[in-house]
Amino acid sequence: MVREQTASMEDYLEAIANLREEGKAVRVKQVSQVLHVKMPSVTSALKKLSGEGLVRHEPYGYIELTWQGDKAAKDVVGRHKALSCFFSQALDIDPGTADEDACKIEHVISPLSMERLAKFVEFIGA
Amino acid sequence: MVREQTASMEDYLEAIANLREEGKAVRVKQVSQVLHVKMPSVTSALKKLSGEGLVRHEPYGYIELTWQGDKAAKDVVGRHKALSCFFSQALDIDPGTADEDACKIEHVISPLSMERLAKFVEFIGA
DNA sequence: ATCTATTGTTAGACGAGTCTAACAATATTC
DNA sequence: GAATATTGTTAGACTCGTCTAACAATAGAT
Repeated sequence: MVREQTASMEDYLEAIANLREEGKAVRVKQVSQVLHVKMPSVTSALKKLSGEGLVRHEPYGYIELTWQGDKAAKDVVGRHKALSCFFSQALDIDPGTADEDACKIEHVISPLSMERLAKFVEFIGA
Repeated sequence: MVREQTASMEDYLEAIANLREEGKAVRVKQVSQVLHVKMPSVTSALKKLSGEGLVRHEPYGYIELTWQGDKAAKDVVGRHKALSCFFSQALDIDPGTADEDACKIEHVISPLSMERLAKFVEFIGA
């Protein structure tokens, strides 16, 4: 059961997944830097995501995604990558802007359009 | 161009412009129906937009866009149309979903990506 | 081992945008 | 033209996500 998340919460999940992927320590501070928010915002988000069973976080400890959280995060990351690819490759947008657009649009695009766009990217990318 | 309005306020401007375009009476009630919000939300938004010189609205009267408001609204509507076209024509998405996606993405896409996408639509549409 | 710097948490304020409830103005009907 | 229905406004509560300020825990340095 993939619970629907707000744009902000998806951003937190994505940031945690990315930090983990890059082998960096996943801590409140790192997340706050990645998302350009203050640490209390992260603590607050973690509390919410913990309560929903998406994140594991002992106070003052490392941050981990649960199986559910990981699933949700992978979904967001997948959308992000496809969108980023679309903008940079199909529309020849610079990587920075492509990433910014992906970051915004990943939270609002419909599953159907996302799927079609991903196929489109795959098509032109191959 | 700097996006100076929030997504919500852009929605109000767009709704007003569209109602006007369709020759319908532009009143609080109509706007509330189009945007699926309650009337007090519209009143509140109008107060804000009036204060910024984008809208003219006498209490209990019709709603009009100022020159500035019209300019801003046309910009949003233009984005919406291009995006909607892209989804329906380029990705073969049904009109309803294409419209929904356009409605969301129009508020967050970068000017650069918007421009490229519009050109793309123009290219495949012509 | 203590002292300091860093990191993390709690508490509470704030802005944006929504809502409900109550009230006021306008329109409609008889 | 009075009664009623509709539309619009005001006031105030609520959610969400952010922030600052103050405090607490942990890590690092000496």
